[in-house]
Amino acid sequence: MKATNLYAPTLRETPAEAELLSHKLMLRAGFIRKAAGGMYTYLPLAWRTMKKIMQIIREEMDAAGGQEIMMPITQPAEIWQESGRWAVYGPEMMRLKDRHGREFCLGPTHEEMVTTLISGEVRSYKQLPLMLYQIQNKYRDEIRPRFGLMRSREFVMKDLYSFDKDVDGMNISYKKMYDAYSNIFSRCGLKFRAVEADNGAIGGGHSHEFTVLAPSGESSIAFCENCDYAASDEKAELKIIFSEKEELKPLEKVLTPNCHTIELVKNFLNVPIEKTIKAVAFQDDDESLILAFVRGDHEVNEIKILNATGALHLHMAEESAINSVGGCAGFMSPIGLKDGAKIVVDQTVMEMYNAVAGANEVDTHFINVTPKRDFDAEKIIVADIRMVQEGDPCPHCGKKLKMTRGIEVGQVFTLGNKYSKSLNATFLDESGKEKFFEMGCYGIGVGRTMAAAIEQNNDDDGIIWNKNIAPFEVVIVPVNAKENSQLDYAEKIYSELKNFGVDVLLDDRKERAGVKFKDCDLIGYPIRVTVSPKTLENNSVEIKIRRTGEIFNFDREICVEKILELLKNE
RNA sequence: CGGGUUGUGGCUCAGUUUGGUAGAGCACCGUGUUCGGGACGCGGGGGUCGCAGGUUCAAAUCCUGUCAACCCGACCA
Repeated sequence: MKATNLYAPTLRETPAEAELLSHKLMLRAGFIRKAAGGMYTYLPLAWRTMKKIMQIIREEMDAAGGQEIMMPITQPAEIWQESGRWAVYGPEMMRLKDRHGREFCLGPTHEEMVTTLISGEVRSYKQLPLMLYQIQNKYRDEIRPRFGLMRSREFVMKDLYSFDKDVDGMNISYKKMYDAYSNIFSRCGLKFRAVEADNGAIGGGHSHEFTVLAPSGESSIAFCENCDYAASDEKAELKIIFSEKEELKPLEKVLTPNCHTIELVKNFLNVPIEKTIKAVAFQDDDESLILAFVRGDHEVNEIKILNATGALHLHMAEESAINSVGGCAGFMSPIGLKDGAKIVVDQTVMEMYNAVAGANEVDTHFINVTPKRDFDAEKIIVADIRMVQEGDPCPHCGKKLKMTRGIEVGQVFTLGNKYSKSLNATFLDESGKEKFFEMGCYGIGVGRTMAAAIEQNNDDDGIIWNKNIAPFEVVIVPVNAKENSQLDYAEKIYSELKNFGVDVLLDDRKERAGVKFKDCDLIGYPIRVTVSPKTLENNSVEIKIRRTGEIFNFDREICVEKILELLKNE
């Protein structure tokens, strides 16, 4: 392709709307433009990269046994009502009505669609396993779209659904997808980790998130350098921390005026933070009260609370709800509360001795609290409900965990029969018995993968693409395209490279050299070939590697061969 | 939805405090010089100052309302 025929409006200055580096670079390099909050147009450069990512995904999905289909974006309400998610999904689902007043939604995901599709048509275990996938737009009316393509309301996603006759089969499909995902992100040139993840509201068995490592990432992961354990911060399991045993002292009430935070209590009573118990009050969707207790220096993990209590969504509790069970915000403990709240205590708290906790009265705390003695075991749920912290012991090998940030670009789930059951999708097994399909679902955010690649590979001058997903692998720049001799020389190299199947751009714009060089660096083509009066004179070309800045000069005769060779390493 | 910030040519922003004929740089068009790291000169086009009301002789500027975007929290590929 020739640059005079390429719509790539680069910007000298960064539009004020962008905060995240990848977002800024995509705007500046002429990859995307915003249409509305969380809605973007992919310009030719972005779309070329996305098509390459999608092609890699297709190849790996097909190799794993997937078959591509295309389902409607617009989905009837009925199937969502049948699965029960029409009510559950909430305002995040884009809903609309047709002219007859019938209700539809723009698909945020397609479990209902695909399950309904095969339900009744796939009747025999002999037709299984089956893996169907599609790559298309998804709609989620995010509360707050931000970071460009990282969190948008309309986004391109690959979603594959697996159907198996039993759990063993499902686990095999899961493993195939896990491996395919590893291949995909490796081929995209990304540094990533597959981390154990929580299944969230979707339910089911196990799950991994594929997380591209980047400090700007929104998700936090814990990993072990000693063994291969890695998990999202929400999922990371934690063992009990046993405090040193002490002689039990009698429970005692003390005044702690205005000490409504752990920090204030700790300083006022002059005790180490590890000897304090922190309370956090939540309410579920049905407004039922959930009180969580963790050690003062620990953070509450809301996902673990959901799992421990069976709650659906948590929000911070109203003070009135806290008061209704005899609690007092800022001074809470399980001791002496009225019935009416679910009380969840972190397992580590149960191993504390002579600690400080609220007394459920204003400006008052208990000292010498020993949960095993003082908490009513009948009324509390003891569980692992704390958030992992750097330095916590690895649940597999016990060595210290490290934390890092990342961008979640894909997730694999087993669903079990959650959807086949709710949508009544069955088949006959070997013994002629009717069974529900064992399902899995597997998503990849295509735009987010592109954004993550930029987030991970850039410098002060712009983007640095891996050749497998670069909009073009090679750019040829005649420094002065007004000189026909340079342009002719460049065109010859251009067609030779094209004949070798190289995805090459000829920057034939009649711009000054500096402008073109800046654009090349900004857009981030892996290899730049420069043609100038000097190279013409020597019958050579100059090659610059974007990632390293290395410059090579090759004779004209061997330059194509050399470019092919260099390209292999990018 | 709560908290914060901002809306002025395509982009970045000044002007708003103290009302008085709408500005700069970049980009764009023409032209000449220049030509390997975002050139320079000359000439030019382009803005109902987010929108709607109000106050005033007069509103980008003051008041009321409203919309949108961005940032911080709960969601997720």
